[in-house]
Amino acid sequence: MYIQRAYKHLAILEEEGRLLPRLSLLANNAYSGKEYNGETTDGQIIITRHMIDKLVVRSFPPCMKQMHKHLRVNHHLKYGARRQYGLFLKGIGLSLDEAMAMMRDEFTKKIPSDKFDKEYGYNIRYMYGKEGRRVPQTAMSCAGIILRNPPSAVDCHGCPFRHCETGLLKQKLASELKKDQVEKITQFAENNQYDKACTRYFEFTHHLEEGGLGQLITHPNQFFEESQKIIAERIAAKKATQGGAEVEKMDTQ
RNA sequence: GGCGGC
DNA sequence: GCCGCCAACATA
Ligand code: SF4
Repeated sequence: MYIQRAYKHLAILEEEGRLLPRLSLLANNAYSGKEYNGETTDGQIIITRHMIDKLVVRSFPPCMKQMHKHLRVNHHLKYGARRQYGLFLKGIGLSLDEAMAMMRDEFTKKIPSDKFDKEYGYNIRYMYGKEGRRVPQTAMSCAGIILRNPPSAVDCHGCPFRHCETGLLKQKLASELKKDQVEKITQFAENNQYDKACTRYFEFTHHLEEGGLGQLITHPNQFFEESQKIIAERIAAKKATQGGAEVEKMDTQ
């Protein structure tokens, strides 16, 4: 029964990791049809739009969680978010087709599909380098997100640590963190140390010690990559000890 | 969103 | 009203 328990935890963990399909099962030919212009690390697994909702929970930074939620709730994203979130998704490996489908599935709940591709199709293809100059766009860094194109009152893009009133920020963080953790983070935010605020957020949500990440978060995609790396490591550790007594004690959250 | 074309 | 084109930059 220890073993059974271990397998259950493992299953949950794997759902959060994107390395679900065995690498060995995906020969290089699995990538046919897709194009990688250097920014996508090799060896990574293809991400589909159906995996996003799971990945958001553990591996997306606050800014992206914000926009993803808005997308699911309002079935729409304003220009700024479409770009910031769209490029981030592209950065984590979501293909053009998947991104296009994901947005259409959602937007199309409020507008006719023909209006969708007339209104948003071009820009999405453009981000993937399929229009105009045909150069794939790269995601914005925290600095870029914080410095340029500030969100207006109705926008949902930007950086929560920088663009949310501390009241709202605390409220948002409260749903996934302890009170004292929320305080520490908002303290950094109020002190305009957004990178530290985000790094602490990462450490707390990944159950690391403060400073345990060993680096500052300066890019949303870095946040994602580091998160996936940790989850992968824990899956590996789990497999190595599964069946053993250690498994029971291990907190995989 | 901005710029541009009719 | 119809349409095209652009911006970015962590990173082992
Ligand atoms: S710090 Fe960078 S990653 Fe963290 S929320 Fe703000 S923008 Fe997103």
